[in-house]
Amino acid sequence: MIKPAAKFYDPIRKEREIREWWETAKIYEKLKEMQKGRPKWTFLDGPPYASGSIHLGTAWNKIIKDTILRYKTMRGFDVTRQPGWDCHGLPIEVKVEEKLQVKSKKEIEERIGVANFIQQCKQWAIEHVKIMTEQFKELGVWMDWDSPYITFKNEYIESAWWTLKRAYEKNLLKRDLRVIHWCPRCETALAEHEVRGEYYEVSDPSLYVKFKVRGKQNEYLLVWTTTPWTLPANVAVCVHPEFEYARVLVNDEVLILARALISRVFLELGVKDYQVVEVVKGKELEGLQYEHPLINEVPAQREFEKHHRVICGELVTLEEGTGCVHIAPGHGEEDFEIGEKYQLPVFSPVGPDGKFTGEAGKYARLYVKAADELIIEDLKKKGLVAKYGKIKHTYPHCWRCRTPLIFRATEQWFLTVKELKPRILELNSKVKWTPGWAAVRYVNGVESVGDWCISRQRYWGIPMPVWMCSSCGQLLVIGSLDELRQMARTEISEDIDLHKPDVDKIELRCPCGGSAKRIPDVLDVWFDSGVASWASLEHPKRELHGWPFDFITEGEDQITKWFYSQQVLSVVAFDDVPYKSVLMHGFALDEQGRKMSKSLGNVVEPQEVVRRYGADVLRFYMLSANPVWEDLKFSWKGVELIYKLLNVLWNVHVFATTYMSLDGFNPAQADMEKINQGLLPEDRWLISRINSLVSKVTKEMEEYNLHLAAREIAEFILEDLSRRYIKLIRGRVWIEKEDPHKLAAYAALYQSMHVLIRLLAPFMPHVTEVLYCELVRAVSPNAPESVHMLPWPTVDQSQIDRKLEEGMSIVSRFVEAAARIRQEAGLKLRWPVQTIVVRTGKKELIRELKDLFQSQLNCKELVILGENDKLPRDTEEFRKTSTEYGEIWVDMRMSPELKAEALAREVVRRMQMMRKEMDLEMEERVDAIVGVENRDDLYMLSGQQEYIKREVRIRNLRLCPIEEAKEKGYSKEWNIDGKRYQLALKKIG
RNA sequence: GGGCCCGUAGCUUAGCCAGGUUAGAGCGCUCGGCUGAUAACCGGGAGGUCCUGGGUUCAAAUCCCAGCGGGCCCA
Repeated sequence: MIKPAAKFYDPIRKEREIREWWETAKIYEKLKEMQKGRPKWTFLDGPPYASGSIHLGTAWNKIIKDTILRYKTMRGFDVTRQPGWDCHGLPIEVKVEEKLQVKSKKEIEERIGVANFIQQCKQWAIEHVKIMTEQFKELGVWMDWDSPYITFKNEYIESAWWTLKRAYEKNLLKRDLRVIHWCPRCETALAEHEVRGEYYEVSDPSLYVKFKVRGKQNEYLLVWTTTPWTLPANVAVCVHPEFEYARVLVNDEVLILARALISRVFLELGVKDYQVVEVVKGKELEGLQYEHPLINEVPAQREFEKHHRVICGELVTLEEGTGCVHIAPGHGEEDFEIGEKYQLPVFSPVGPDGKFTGEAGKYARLYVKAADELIIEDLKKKGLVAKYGKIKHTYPHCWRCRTPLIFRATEQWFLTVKELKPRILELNSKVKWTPGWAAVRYVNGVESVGDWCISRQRYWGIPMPVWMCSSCGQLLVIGSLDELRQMARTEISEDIDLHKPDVDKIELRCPCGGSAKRIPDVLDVWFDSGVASWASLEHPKRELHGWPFDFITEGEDQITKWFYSQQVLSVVAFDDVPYKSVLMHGFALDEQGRKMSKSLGNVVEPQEVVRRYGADVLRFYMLSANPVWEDLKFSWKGVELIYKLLNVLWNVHVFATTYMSLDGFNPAQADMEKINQGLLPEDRWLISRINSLVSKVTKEMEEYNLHLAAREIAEFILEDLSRRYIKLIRGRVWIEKEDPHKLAAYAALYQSMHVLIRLLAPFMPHVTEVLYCELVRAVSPNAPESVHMLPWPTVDQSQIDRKLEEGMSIVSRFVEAAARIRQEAGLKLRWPVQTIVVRTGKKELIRELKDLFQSQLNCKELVILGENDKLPRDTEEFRKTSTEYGEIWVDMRMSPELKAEALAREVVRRMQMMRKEMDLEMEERVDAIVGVENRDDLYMLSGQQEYIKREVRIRNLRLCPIEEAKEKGYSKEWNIDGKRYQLALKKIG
């Protein structure tokens, strides 16, 4: 049986109860069981980094996923829901270093021990995966939390090894000397995608240095740099071959710089008097030799003296500097590239720790940034500094420890992506991107990308499965643990952990008879996540079922990160793409559209929202606020609005269950024939609306327009159900008898609610479960246990009546217009009026709605005219207004009969308030006295006694002058239109 | 510097792709009303350089170009 619902909904408590019930009753497990045998729909979870706690963006990400997965499940698919965790890499290493108070790699190796360090990292990851899992569960996210894929497991590592071996076999793995970003604190190389978005504003030196031209008395190349510490590694100066360069006489010196930059540079240098002596093309300067400004301090430079000259390159711009660019191939990407062209030496006298090596002469052992001042001093002493100041500019930083990065020339391992590019782009056409322009961004990203540096000189990562023979130099790339066992010189224990330092101890047998040692590097973590689509399936050990995946969705920053790394490695491993469709989502920003950051103090924790309003509200808010692919500007007001929506939904539920239980309505045993006969136009309208809603919501879900689907549902709840339908049937359900129309209203309401909770279930999984339990399970114990086991509702086209829907809109428009007239005239809606006339071109559409139209207008007579019909006579005292559907006239005259009815309504309304205050049961009867001050009013009310008794559920009613209304039960004096009334109610028995 | 997206009332936004009513809502403000599901709700009012400037057109929030501001990505 349906029971009256709790008066108020407590989302926090209820949601917890529901989640506990899901666990104890094993609802999720049962659902998975039910799915077996259905068509597969495979989803791959982008593994969040096991950083410790989820933020709003992570929450949004999982909410989007969960909603789509729930929807697809209801659509009848066997959906895969394995979550993933990205566990390797620097962020965790940095956290563990903090915990152990480690400052350098040396300390890890000597004081802590690599084995211990790795163990701590693993422990850290395990703990934080656990914490984050709980946080995701609190959002109502259903995934296989007990069997996630985790990047540090042996099986996962083996998949990565296998992939790297494929790259090697395809000749895509190269070892090369290159200049790359290097973190001097973490002492490791960084890939270009790790530097993306990590440019921050810093203050650096702005130094103008004079490079003395060899063989000239007083001629100098004017060079600008923000990194004086790279000057010891300078080997050339570059000019643009096509730009014009000027020899400018300043005091007794001749300076060479780009002609276009003269005024800007001299303003900076504070030079006012100068004379342009000569103008030449950059090309003509090529080969001009100079004296290295630090030749004495850095004796190693003597070896490169023949290179100390002007070279030409397109990299020179007129945006900044002097047009003469100092080139240090060991410390700049572009410098390195042009250095290759001119066969310049790659001089990089800087160690992994960011300190100068012995090759840097005088500066040896100094940290590079710390050497800046000393270098400038030395230059000043020689009179080579034209100007030294500071400049604010953006400079790349380490994405974990925020140390400014340096460029360093080192030997690293690369995947030669450049060669794969055409194929990557070609295969990308198989992927369906939502929105379409995300694909444009992807293609742009791939086109501009270089080779992928995959080696890292760290500890907590997948060890590169590359061994090198110390005798013949042969590389042995291992693709699995079994292979490793076969090749190893010694026995490998059963429970080996495929991390450093254990794998480093294993030596392999080279075919030459020699012994091979592993190269010490680990893999870039983006390699880890890049193999997720098959590593999560433990391929190649197991078969690839459901690959490529049907669907993935992640934030826009992943376009050149996870989407990119996956597609690259998938082309390497399978010459295919790993998924069929991608939905890109935006970023969670603050209300002003700024990034949430601790320093701005504008961070909103998802837990905070959940604690205040519940997970359903957070979910619905995030899904309805905007399209998934746009950035979400988080607004507390927006959240509160959804909380109100939830409240209205609950109130509808309270209304439904209250009356249905009063009348013992049982939808499972209802007489359908009787119900169909009792259906009124508004009932058919509601059923038409809910079917239209199913159709619209389904269409939007299929296109990932989650926001439009959510908004349609919200509008139905607020407009159609709460504002309109319940208002219309209120009178019907108040009737105290078996009434076919009442039954029909229950049936229509029940049917709509049943459909509504299914549409809403993917968005608000908790409250819909409560509604389902109290509304459906209460009467049909054999129905599926959980709302999430139900199929998605289907549209019954035969129940959609567009003309009826339009007719109702017209009626509403006119009712609103009438209310406007009444308000202007001071006629309360509670007071009936005699006649209302409506003239419209849509007469046909509202003909069958006349009864409900009239009752909403609260008039005795309703005249509906066609467009060309004439107005009846006697409408001089009517007031008129217009709507988009036609005009409406309201009779302003109040007859004594109407006044009596109006008065009766005023009395009834006050007595209803008193009933409420007395906390009476809804159907409970009372005795009542109405004491009236005014004789005329007393007379008028005497004709309304039956109406009053019916509406207030009165057994005995006594009307009398106010002085005779002796206190009886609950009594209260009222003022109605300036006259005193004494109203008294008394409980019976 | 380049690519992509966003910019509409104090706030959150619909409309823009396929140009054509008086730019439509909600929140907030304000005045009035309704209420035995409602902690709700309804009606009136105030509040808009549709980011700016050009262009196309009979007609531009909508299409095109340039710029400004914000976001993401790249350099």
